[in-house]
Order: sequence, then C-alpha cells, then structure tokens
Amino acid sequence: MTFAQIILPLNLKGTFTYKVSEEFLSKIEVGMRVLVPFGGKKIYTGIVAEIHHNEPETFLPKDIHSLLDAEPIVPKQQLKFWNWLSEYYLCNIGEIYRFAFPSSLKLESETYLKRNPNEEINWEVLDANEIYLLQALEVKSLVSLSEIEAFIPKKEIVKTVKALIDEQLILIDEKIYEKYKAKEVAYLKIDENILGNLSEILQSLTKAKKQKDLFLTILEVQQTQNQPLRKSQFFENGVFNASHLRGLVEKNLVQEYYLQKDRIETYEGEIENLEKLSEVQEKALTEINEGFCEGKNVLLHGVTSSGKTHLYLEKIEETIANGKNVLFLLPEIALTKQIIQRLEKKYGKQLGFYHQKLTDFEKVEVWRKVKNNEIKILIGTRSSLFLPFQNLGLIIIDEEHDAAYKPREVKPFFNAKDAALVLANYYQAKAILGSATPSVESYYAAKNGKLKYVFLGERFGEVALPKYEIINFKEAQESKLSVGHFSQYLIDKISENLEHKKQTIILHNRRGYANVVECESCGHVTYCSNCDVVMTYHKSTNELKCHYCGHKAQKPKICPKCQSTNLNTRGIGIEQIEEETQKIFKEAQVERMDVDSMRKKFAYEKLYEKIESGEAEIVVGTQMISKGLDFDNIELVAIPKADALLYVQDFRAEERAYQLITQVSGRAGRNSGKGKIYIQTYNPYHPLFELIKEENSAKIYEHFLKEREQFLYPPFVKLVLIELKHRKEEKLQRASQFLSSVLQKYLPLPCILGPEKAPIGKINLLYQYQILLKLPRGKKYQEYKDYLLKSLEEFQEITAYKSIKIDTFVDF
DNA sequence: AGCACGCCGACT
DNA sequence: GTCGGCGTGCTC
Repeated sequence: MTFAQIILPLNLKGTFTYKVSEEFLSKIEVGMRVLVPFGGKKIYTGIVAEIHHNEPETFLPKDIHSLLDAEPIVPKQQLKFWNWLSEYYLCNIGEIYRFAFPSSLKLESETYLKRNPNEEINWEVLDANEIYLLQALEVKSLVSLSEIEAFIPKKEIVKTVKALIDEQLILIDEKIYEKYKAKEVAYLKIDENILGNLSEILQSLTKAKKQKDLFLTILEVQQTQNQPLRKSQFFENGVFNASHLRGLVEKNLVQEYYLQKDRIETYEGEIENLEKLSEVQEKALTEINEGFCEGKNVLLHGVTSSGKTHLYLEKIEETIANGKNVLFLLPEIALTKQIIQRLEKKYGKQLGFYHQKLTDFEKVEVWRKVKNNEIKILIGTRSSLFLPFQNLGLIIIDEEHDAAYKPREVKPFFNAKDAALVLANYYQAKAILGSATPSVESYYAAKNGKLKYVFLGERFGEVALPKYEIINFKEAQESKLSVGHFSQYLIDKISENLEHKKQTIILHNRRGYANVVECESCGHVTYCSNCDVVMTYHKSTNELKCHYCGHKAQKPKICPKCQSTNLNTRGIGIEQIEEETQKIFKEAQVERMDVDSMRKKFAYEKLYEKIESGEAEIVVGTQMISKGLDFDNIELVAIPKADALLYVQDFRAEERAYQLITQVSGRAGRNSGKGKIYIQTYNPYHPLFELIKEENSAKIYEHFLKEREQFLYPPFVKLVLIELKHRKEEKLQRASQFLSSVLQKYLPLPCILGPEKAPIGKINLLYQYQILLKLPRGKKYQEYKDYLLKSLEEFQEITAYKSIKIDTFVDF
C-alpha cells in the first residue's frame, strides 16, 4: 500500500495522509499537485510532499481524487525551502503553500447542485423557494450556490438547499475547474514549400482579387518580417476581412495557428551595453568574486550613487553567460522604476516581473515562464522567492535593510532577506545583499566573516558625497531666529538653493497635519473607537483619522468633554510642514509626497514628472521620499524635526533614523557633488547626529553594535515576539499570564519579557498583549525554540484559550 | 482555515 | 415558541 503526505492550503499543523490508488502509482511524484477530498464535501488542491508505505493507525486515509500534473510543479529546492520556513518561523506549511501559490494554480472547488434523476418530485409539498430552485435545475443541469443568490434570498438558500437534499431531490456536484486559461492569439503563416508553384497559385486566385491581394500581402510581410504574423494586423486597415482569409485557409494556402499571449508587455526596445566599471568598482567586483570563491555570500555596502547597480549588472551578465538564472529582489516594485528601466534596456524579453499586485493571470504567466526557463532574470518582491526556479545561480537582495522585506501584517511572517540566503543555498546559488545602509544584523554577519564584506565608499565618477550640517534649533528659537519649525539659517539656505534653481527635499516622517487635537481647558484628546491610539488630524480633509484601522471621524468643534471651544493641535505632521513651507517660500512650487497624497491614481507618476521637469521646487515628504527619487537637480535636503525620528519606541529607532537620513541624503547632489543636508534638532549633541556628520559608517555601526550588545538585542540574541489577541481584555490577560507561566517551566526566566500590553493596546477592537523572548544564539537556540513550540502546544490544549489568536514573529 | 454542531438572546 | 448569534471541535 502506498500513501502520500499532502500539503493543504490550510492553516493546520503538518501534512495529511492520503492513499495512492493503483492508477496513480506509477505517475505520482513529490512536488505534483493532487486533488483531495477534505472534511465533509470540500475538495482542495494539495502538493505531494512525500510518498511512503506506512499505513496510519489512528485513522482511515481517503483516496487521492486525481493527479493534476504530469511532472512536478514545485521543485525539490522549493519544498525544502517551505519546510525550512515553516520550522524556522514557527508557522504551518499550509500557510506557506497558500502564500507561495497564485490562487488560480490552486484549483477551486465550488459547490454545484444537480437534480437527482432517480427521485420523483411531488410539487405540492414544496415551498416557493424550493420550486424556484428545481425549476432552475430543469433549465440548467448544474447551478452553483452563487447563482442561486439571484432568485432566492441569501438567508434562505442554505435552508432550501438543505431541505431538498434531505428529500434527496437534488445532489451536490463538485465541479472543479482551473481558473487560469492562457490567452491565445491567432497567427498566420504560408508554407514556403508551396511557393514553387507561385504562378499557379496566383492564377487560381484571379477570380478572387481580394484573396489574391491578401495572399500577396501576407507573403510579403512574412518574407520581410522575421517573426510570427499576428492575424489581426491584416484586418487593421479595413481592406481585407475574415471571409477573404477563410477562402485562403480553405484552399490550404495560408495556415492559421495559435500562440499563448503574454499578458505582461515586455520591452522590445534597444539593448544597451554596459558602461565600463570604474577602478573602485573593479576592485569591489574582484572582492565579490573572492567572496563567492570562498563559498560566502556578499554584503555589498555601497554609498548612494556608488554604482551598486552597475556591479549587479556585471554579476547578472556573468551568471546568465554561465547558463544560470537570476532573482533580483526589491523591497517594493512601485518605487524603483529606474532600476527596472535599466535592466529592461539590457535584457528585454528575458526579464520578468513578479509581485503581489499582479493579477492572478499575470502571476501564472510568470510562473509558467520561470518554470519553462524562458525568464532569465526575475525582478520581484518577496513573493517571488516562491517561483519554480529551475537553475537559479544568483540572488540579489537590493536595499537589504528595508523593512518591507519583513512586513508584520502579512502572514506567514518571514524575513525575505534571510529566506533568500537559505533559498540560494538550496539552489547552490550565490547571493548579494546590497545597501547603502546595511542592517546592523547583516553588517555584524559580514564583520564576523559569515558574509563577505565589500565596501564601495565613493560615488561613481568621483562625485563628492553630500555634506551634513547640524542646526541647533533650540538656540535658533531662543534667539528668535526661527519661523515655525524652520530656523532662519535653514530658511536662508533653502532660499539660496531656490535662487540657484536647484530643488529641495524636506523630510518629515509623520503623516497628517497634527498628531493630536487637544482641548486646552481639560486636556481631552480623541481616541479611535476601535484602537488604543490617538486620532491624527488631517487638515486637507478636515477629519480625524486612525492610522491603524483607517477609522475616520469629524474634527470636533467643541470639546466633547467640557464643551470648551479652546481646541489646539499638538505634534506636527507633514501637512503642517507643507503649509509652513509654502508660507515661508511664497513663490516656490511646493509638492507633498506621502501615503495620503499618493493614493490617487497616477499621483506618483505626476509628481515624478513635476520633479523631473523642475516644476516642483520643494518636495515635502515622509520616508517615502527617500526611495527612488534619483534626480540630478536636487541639492538640498532638510530635516527640520530630526528628533522626531528618534522618538519611536523601538530598539531599532536609531538604526532606522540613520538609514532614513542617509537614504534621503543620497538624493542630494548626485551629479554636482554639492549636496547639502541640514539636520535641525533640539539635541545637536546626540551621538547619532554627531556620528552621521562624521560620515564614518564603520564608527556608526560600532556604536549600534555596542548598544545592542549592552542591552541584549539582535544580533547578540535571537528575538521572538509572541502576540496574543482577543476581544476581551481580562481573558486575554489571563491567557497571556498562563502562556508566560508555561514558558517559565522550560526557559530561563531572564529570557522571558512580559506579558505586557502591546505598545498599541487595541487595534480594530482586538486587545493585544505580547511576550518577548530573548533567546541565546548558537546551539541552545534550537533547543529553546523547541521548548517554545511545546509551550505553545500546551497552551492550545486549554479549551478556554482556543479563541485567543496567537502570532509568533521570529527575528521580527 | 472552513464548516458543522450545540447552547443562549430578540423577534414573528 | 423559533431564528440565529458565535463558542467548540474536527478535518487525513
């Protein structure tokens, strides 16, 4: 007897055992898709994870319904990768499968109903709904539940269907269909062999002038154009129509055939050659190669505009020349047009894109191409790690420090940067992590020899790096040399920059107009009704918005508590900075770039255009502004409230501030080398600002590492965050306490921090508690993680706590 | 995750 | 008195 372990797209532990019947025995392989029944009447598409002969003892396995693939669709390396993810990040493999596959590759099971032909209907005893349904089945033999909604009220459907099933008048028919059908396009061709008799052919067409003309047209195009002839092109001018073509096809003079159309338009322009590498880049390239030779992956630490892309292109080229493929990971696809354009020019059709914003059809298209090895370079976000690569040779993780590689809100949680390294290893491929501001973890790994450290310290073409200047805002205020949140000094500098017809960027990392609307008389502030956060005031829409659940409310005119009209705003948002900027620089064209202003369609494109053309003179923005805006005319970057970057309560706050400041600085003086950065702060002697000014990245990382070591944070310990959520706070608190006590049985006490209320105690009506684990690195780590898993299992044994939602974030 | 079964409040 | 809320249990 043969059995198979099947991965199902459900958030359930482990895999499921099914029996492999005789008919599939010789065909079934690990990595193929199968159709299996599950539960009452559900059918799922699963993935074969293992084939074996151990009959289960505690239950009777069901049969595999059918085999969907003739060859494995998930490569072995991917299955290994899934397993690693599920073990390392403590999530179910089914969740990984769900995330990894475009939904149309998972067959859909929709419940369809049909008449039971063996049962007579006694119409008299039926109610109206039942009669409608049966009549519908007379007309159409199969009706789906969703179709029934058209003629039976929603809440009565289940009742009606159930009654008829009980009477055995109807049956359930599981109709399964594959959603994805490749779109086909018609092409024409003329068999060149018949051309020996060309004169004869033309003779035979003398009576059909149009057909003759069409034939000659097709022939001409075919002989001049060395690619398939799209059928539709011959009808575009209106001279010919389908019947003319039909005549030719019937006479066997022209053949019609179909090709799958790619839904993704690919670039067909010129293919550009690489520029020559600079000396510094050559050296870096040698070092990368050395790293690869030592069997190490590389951390490429290259200051902004140092030409990291250039090196990537070199390695990509080389990999492809060796017959292997490349995965190029980006944190977000939207803000990185420039890099894509560059690769597009060079690689044209061998390039593919993949990210979660594609339609399902498009995703499957890319899937197919990757599988068939038609795509040599795949550019994509973290979801592209799951494509069925056949012979991956290189993975590049650009902007490796970017938090978008590990979004907390998407399940399953994993860090694409770390996952990429593991995946590369499974494919025996090499990886390059690239950034101008590497994450502290990667930097540490590089310094410890786990990664090869390659530093590119100067801008390409020896353009000077931007200079930093720190403005003591406290002093400026005290000597009354300030307007709003701008010191007179900064204002002068920006004015100068405007006079030189150079562009300015102002960074302020807080959305909205004001953080809080506060009553001056009683101190009342408006909280979100769903979340435990103060609502942010947005002046442009004149409303209060919750940035966590999106809840909106009117801005109060009087204090709801004490009826005072003395309401004031506190905490400056980007909208207020924009307003002030416009007020101070009346003549200047000021634009804002944040999530709220970029929401409209093509807002980004429009802004991009305005900056490129020079129409926008000052761009005020949140962290968004630090990405992708590579324009030569920007020379000044101002951060009027730099302190705000440090107020975040997070052990990575300083690291993030450093990265953000450095990234946004990189926008200035890319060409002229005259970029200036003004950091305006109340704490001009804050070590971080001083270090940034010194421009000694090694020293900065030393500083970070020292703090991390002292306060026991990564990379010196492994962090696991356990998040518990429930609608009832008391129950949640008790549960969290209990989980903590279970953990205490197995883990040393100092490892466990909490439970405590999460920084945002309630989001969307769910209360949140958390337990933070600081686990030692090395051998003990795995042992402790096994204990953690055991504890979580013990916790879930308690029926009363089954309704508590638990999420674990490993290395968050 | 989905889905069925089972026990307590607001309606014909 | 029923309909229907969601708490609990199970799925190879």
